[in-house]
Amino acid sequence: MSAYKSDFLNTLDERGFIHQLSDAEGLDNLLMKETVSAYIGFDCTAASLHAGSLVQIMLLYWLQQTGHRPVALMGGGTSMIGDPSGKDESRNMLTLEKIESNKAGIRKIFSKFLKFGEGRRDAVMPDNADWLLELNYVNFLREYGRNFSVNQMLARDSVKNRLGREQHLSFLEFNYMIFQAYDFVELNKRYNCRLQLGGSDQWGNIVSGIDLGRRSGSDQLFAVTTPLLATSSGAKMGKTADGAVWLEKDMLSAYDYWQYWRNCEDADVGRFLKLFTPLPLEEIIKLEALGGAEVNEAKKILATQATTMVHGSETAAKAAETARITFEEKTAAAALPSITIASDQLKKGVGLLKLIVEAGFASSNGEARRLIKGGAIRVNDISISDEQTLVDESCLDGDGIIKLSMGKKRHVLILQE
RNA sequence: GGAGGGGUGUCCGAGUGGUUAAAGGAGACGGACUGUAAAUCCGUUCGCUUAGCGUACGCUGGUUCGAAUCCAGCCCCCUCCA
Repeated sequence: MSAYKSDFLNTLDERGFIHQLSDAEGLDNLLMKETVSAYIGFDCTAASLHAGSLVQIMLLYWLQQTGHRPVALMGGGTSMIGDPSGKDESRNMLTLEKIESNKAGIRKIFSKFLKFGEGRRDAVMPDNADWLLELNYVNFLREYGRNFSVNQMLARDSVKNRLGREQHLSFLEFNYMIFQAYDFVELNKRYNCRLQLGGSDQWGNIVSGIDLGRRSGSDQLFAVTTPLLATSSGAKMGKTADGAVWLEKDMLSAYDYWQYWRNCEDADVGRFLKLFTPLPLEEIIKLEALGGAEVNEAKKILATQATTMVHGSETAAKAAETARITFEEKTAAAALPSITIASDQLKKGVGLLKLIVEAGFASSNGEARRLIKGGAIRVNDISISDEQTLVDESCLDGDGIIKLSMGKKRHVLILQE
């Protein structure tokens, strides 16, 4: 019944990870025969990864789970050039220290999903700066340059589209595929890497690497790409109003992370359970079958499981409980985010506008005013329409807490200092 | 170096002397409806001490009662040619 022989490809296939793959049969055989090292390249321009990278992370997770070795390649070398596709924003060249600290942050995330170490199947995290930075242009051209066919490079979709629309394409960008191809070959040499995984937009670059490998005498290399992920209504994964859905709790609280998954669209639940949780397929199929309001149960499981992957089961359970108290009992859960106000200030009364800004609901008083006008703001669940309102001690409830809410979903507790 | 096109709010994009804090769209947020969903409808979307004030259409100066809009210089981006 299974399409493949190897656990890895079967898992990927069943869970909807596969978009394209090169030489499926050859790869399948290789995976059956030996422990395969496979890599994915990650940018290290930020101190953490966000939900947009989660598919790739899960790919490495399953790779290791099915008995192979993940190689998480840091794009330290390419980060130093900066992303050329970013419009007219100045390319902020990252300092070496910044890149190093970013790498440390990213490694922390990876270590939640992967086991690092020296063993045969233990993950490694090399940095392409190690070989890209010391490249000598002439030597590189002599050794590898002749293996690149400009004709083929021009035929790649990414290039063809740009040229076809008469858009500018800098030499720097043109070289990205060369670097990425070279990375693959280099990783093959250094780590015996045979497989590159990536998003479907990476297909061209990956295939370039396979070509270069063949021409320069590497082992046969393979490619697997994942479908480009969006929500059912077409939004990009991992982005919300407040920015990216970070996988680091200092950048996005576990509660908010849980909420992100809890609030996914109905149509996405099954797909997301398969992609982002390790739950067995049979269980997912059962959850998928839930209809109507019952999908909410599936969403809760998705949220808790996905949060567990990143923040651990205890933290995830706490986030789930906080959500339950807040939304199902509609009371103030102690674990909600909070701010503190000095008690003498509270005695005098604090302007509501200020509190709204302080709670992070608005970035300016003007925005806070608009929220009040729109009826979004509640203090202790009582809707407030007067922007001059002062919040003082009389608002404290029995536990000495004031609950400030914006909209139906966002709550912050105000505590007395 | 030459010729041409362009730089407007979070993004796309209209506006070519005054009723322009700047059409329209997207996105986002809020409200209604629901199930903490989607779709739909309504509202909001520079800041402030908000019947007002301040700042804002690449930068700097100028013309004018009045400039995103006209003029000069500069910077940047793109296309074609050398």
